[in-house]
Amino acid sequence: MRIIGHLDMDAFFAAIEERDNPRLQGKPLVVGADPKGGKGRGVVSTANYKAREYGIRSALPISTAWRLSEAARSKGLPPVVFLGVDIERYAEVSEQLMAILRKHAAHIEEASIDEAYFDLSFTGSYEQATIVCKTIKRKIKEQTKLTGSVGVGPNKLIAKIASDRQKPDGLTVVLEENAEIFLEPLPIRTIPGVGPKTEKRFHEMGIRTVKDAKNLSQEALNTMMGKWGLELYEKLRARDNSPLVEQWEPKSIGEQETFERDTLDPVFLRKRLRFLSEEVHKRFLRSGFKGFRTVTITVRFEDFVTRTRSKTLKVPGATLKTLHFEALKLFMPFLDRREENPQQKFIRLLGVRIEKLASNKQPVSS
DNA sequence: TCTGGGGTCCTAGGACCC
DNA sequence: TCTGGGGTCCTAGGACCC
Repeated sequence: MRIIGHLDMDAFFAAIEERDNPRLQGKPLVVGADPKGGKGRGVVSTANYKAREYGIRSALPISTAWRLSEAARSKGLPPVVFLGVDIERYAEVSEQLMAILRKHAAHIEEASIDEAYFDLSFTGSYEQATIVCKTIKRKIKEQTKLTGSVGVGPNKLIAKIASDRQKPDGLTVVLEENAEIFLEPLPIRTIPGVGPKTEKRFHEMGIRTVKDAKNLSQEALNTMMGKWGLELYEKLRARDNSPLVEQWEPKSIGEQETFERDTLDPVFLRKRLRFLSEEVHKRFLRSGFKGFRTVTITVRFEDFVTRTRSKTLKVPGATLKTLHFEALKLFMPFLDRREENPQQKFIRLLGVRIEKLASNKQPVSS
């Protein structure tokens, strides 16, 4: 019998900040981009539960969060405290969490900085698995002073959805024989992989819940969304045999930057492209990979239209010179009125990414 | 409201080869 | 003169996740 657990930490970034700074306790808190008095361009990474009462959520524009905070303040409520993201500190806490999981489960998959799947099949029963999960939650609380929510089910899909049912500090166990019924009343969007676009298409068809979607045949789902439709057909029925992925290698390394103001200043843009190339190259060197074959640049215009251009080299490259040269060649036509940007739209974001990473020592061009 | 930054995976057309 | 099918690679874009 397969039994899988999923740990999802509660308001992770915000919870760490609150833990480490007693003055923040009880206050609405947002970790994310600098709001700059309402003019900031980023988004909210994490809002604590108090800030969520103001309508602030992950991925909300930070300017909107600022506005919501101001609105609350005008009603006499405490204003939101805004903090920047300190990803290195959170990564340290993440390592502590993963270490705890590793002690109590046979295999674990680190799904993100604050999420992990763990295999509890060895316990032999849901009763025993539940006991292990309670132990894990207790150890996490003791050792990190943080809480997480745990889901348990017959596969990754059910465990993940279950972990989100009771938050914060929840434990939701879904037995294999109950899994299909458990999913049926849930909104279609609950299924991982169904995002805003797919949700909208379903809504237009009058489909809102998993149960509604089960009326669609394999054929219909396949026609609607290709290969993914067939996977979805299985997921709607609580079936998922995807394995835990314990080890994986990155497939690409990239950096991108949204500017404070949109620009077409060629000197500035070339400087930022150079900077991004350098940052990507530093990470490439640290990664241990020996070469890269594809260089991709991303250009986002003021109207949010986003273009990518890429070049795959015959022979892997490895130097900053190669990376920067290829990136610049791809970018130049965007500065030229006649080519990629005839209307001379201002540029909002620039990105550089390398792919087709080579780990062995193949011939490398300089 | 005005939309980050790090990624992954899939699709589709065209080039090219057999 | 008009005509295949399959496979792989490259490129660009799109949807999605945390």
